[in-house]
Amino acid sequence: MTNPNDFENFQFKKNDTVSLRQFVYQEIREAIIKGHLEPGARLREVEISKQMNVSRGPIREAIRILEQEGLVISHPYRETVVVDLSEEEVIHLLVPTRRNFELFAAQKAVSVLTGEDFAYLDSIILNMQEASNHDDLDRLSDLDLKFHERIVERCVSPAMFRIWNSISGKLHARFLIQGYSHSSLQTVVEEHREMLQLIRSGDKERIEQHLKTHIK
Amino acid sequence: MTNPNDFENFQFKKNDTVSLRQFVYQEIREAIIKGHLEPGARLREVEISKQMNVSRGPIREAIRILEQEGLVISHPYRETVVVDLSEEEVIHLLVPTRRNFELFAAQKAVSVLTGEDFAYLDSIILNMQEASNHDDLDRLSDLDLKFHERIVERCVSPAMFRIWNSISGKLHARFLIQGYSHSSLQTVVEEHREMLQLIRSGDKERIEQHLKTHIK
DNA sequence: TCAAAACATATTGTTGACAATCTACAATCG
DNA sequence: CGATTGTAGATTGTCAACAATATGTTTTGA
Repeated sequence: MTNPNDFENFQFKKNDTVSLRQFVYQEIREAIIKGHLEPGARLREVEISKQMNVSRGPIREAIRILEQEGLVISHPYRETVVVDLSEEEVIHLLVPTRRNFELFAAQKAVSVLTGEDFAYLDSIILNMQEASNHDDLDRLSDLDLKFHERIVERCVSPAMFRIWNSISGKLHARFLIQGYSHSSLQTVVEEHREMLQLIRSGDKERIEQHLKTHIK
Repeated sequence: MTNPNDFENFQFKKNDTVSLRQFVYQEIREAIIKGHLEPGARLREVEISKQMNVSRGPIREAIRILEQEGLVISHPYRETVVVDLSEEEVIHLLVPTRRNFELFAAQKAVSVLTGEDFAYLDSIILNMQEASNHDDLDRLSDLDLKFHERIVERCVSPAMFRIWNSISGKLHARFLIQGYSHSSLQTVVEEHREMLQLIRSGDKERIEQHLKTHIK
């Protein structure tokens, strides 16, 4: 910083402060998805209000989002609790639906992903490899989510992204609680590596095939 | 009502008064789905507040639900508008996803629907026939929605029902604006009649076939 | 004793006032 | 002029007080 010209390039940090309801929503959602709030756990507005030092307004708005997202259910004038999903619905509804989205997104990805996107996805795969080496299931699961999140977010409208998010969130919560049934973590890493390779190659046919065989 | 015994059977109407946010949510949603609010239309909280004579609190909560549902999009401190969906997403995402749900629901329906449900569905089909005879597209479309709504609601968890609702709502809005592309309204009625018949018969194989051929 | 009514408490639902932010436009300064 | 800075109005975000409702407990009365 001795050269005065360096000041030309100086930039202030972008203000990432979001609305309180966004903050509250993210906090509660993460707690549910990471299993800190288990199915059946009760959410009390005033309790959250005190803990987060936020009035009930934003908290109620966040709860409405979570409810529509299907992570939480409210009983009027009584209580709101974290939902529990049936095995059957997870397998026969959530999984196929999620695959629809990822198939659609992966095919679009061929023409919409930029170099920046690929760099990001590459770095995720590197991290996945490391997580796999350390048998770090939590981290691998988190990276898996981020990988698909990036692709879907870039290839789909905000409205559709919300739906994908609500589906993948529920699946994520489920698998973290139950534990992966994968034969090996290494397989997960490999599958993602192949997927990304296929998108780069632009072969939409093989993308479809790949997604249909690796049902997870 | 001359016979005193008739009073034995008297029942007061169930209090359907729901929360204000529910009311506001339903009103806005219907306006969007029925095309009274077109894509791009702006939703102003104070304006709605005055029109409905409700404070902004419940209105904001309703908007959060609609946003998560994907019917509306909010730009912080700026505005919230009715969303517009791309043709591509409707065809390649919404339609297949909706079919997933209805396939799952129809198969479960075989073992969960009661006589009361069938009576309700029968009556819908009767009304559909009438709407078809009168070329009443709006009404037919409405009945179509109610038909599937009943089946899905009975066969799926509340959390999943919300997702189905958000998908079918968007499709409904879309088709009402664009107009049906069906060759004939009568076909729609017939397809629903057959579907119901198949559920009654309990033949899950043919249910799957039927849904896969009638893609609409 | 026991069923029904009254009450107490906890919690969610609603409201109106105030704060923060965005946009567009006017004022300022080179 | 042209670009930047200030200002005004509209709109959304947040808050704290109050209202309504559900549930469990106590009281009442036959």
